[in-house]
Order: sequence, then C-alpha cells, then structure tokens
Amino acid sequence: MTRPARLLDAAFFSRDTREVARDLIGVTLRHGETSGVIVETEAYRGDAASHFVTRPRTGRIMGTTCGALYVYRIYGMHRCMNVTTETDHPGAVLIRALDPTTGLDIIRARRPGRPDRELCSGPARLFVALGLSDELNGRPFDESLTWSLPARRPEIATGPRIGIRHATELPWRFMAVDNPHVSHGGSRRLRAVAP
DNA sequence: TGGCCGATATGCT
DNA sequence: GCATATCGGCCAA
Repeated sequence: MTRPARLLDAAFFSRDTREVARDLIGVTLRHGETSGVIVETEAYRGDAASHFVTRPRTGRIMGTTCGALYVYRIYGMHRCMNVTTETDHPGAVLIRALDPTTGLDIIRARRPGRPDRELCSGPARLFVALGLSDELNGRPFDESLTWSLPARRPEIATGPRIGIRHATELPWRFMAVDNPHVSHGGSRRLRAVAP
C-alpha cells in the first residue's frame, strides 16, 4: 500500500519558468498505461531562442496561457511537448527526457529496436514512447496526463540549452545528475544547482 | 507563393 | 563526428 501521490496543480506552473523547469525534475509523468520520471527539462521564457520569438504565431501560446500543453513539430517528422508557464510573462518548459518506469513493454513496442537507455532520452523520443499526439496542443496540462511529485527531489545540474543558436549563454537546461536517460551525455561536465 | 530553416533522431564514416 | 531525412511555420517578395 503506497500513499497517494501528490499531484501538480495549476499554481505549480504559474511560477517563474526556471523554477518550474527545475521542480519538474523528479516528477512522474503518466499517459495511459505508460509513465516515466522526468530527468531533463529546458526553460524558454521569451528569450531569443524561444518560440515566442522565433515562431510568433504558434509560440504565442507561451504568452497567452499558463498550464497548457504546447506541442510543436520540427524537422518534418518530430514532435516535442512543453507546458506553458507564468500568467504575466511568456514561458514554457520543454520536457526533454524521462526515465521510463511503467508500461515498459508498451514503450518498447512503440520504439522497436531501441536499447532501454534510448527509449525516452530526447524530447521527440519520449513523445513517441508515451504515445502522445498533436491533439494535445493547447489542452490543459492535467486533462490527459498525470503529474505526480516525488518523495524527494533528485540532485539537479544545469547547463546551456540544446540545439539552439541564440541565447546559448543562459543555463536554462535542468537535469538529474548521473541519470543515464538524460540526452546528449547527461550532466557529467555540468555544475550542480543549489538544492 | 517560393524558399529558408529548425528547442531532432538516426545511421554511417 | 557528420550527413540527411522531411515538412510546417514564417517571411520576403
């Protein structure tokens, strides 16, 4: 008998985007029969790399909502998922990697031929692994997904965001230290953030 | 309306 | 480490 998990509420996402991104590390994200622990996130906040600037039409949702899912497409075939943040400032957190926990058989079937370490280690990978869809775009964060807080927050490292050309100096990537499911080599060379 | 580019993943050298 | 698949979003024209 495990005690009931504490679920995230709307107020969780209304805070500063960087705090939200940090505090999402360790949170269990469930969709249907599959779930995983979030081990990597990035904060976007109206900076030069954010879709609020680079995709002013579709990225507008970052400035007009809080606690909404923002699904975007990139490089033709890939999808990634964010949650929008802050009521009075543009913001969104990109979910970049999960440590898969339940429904592993389903997840492996969705990502055939991949070693377990690569099932959810990237934003487009976890999108497929959890069976997410474009239909989620604009929907409330808790309509189809369940977000539950961990008993203890894991040790967290920060570093520059991945795959961007602008605002590369901002250390707005957050990841669980030494977790093998973090993308791009994880946290080995990055500094830990204060607890 | 044409053309450029991207918050990526994967396979090959 | 590097090339490339593949197409929506965006803007210049």
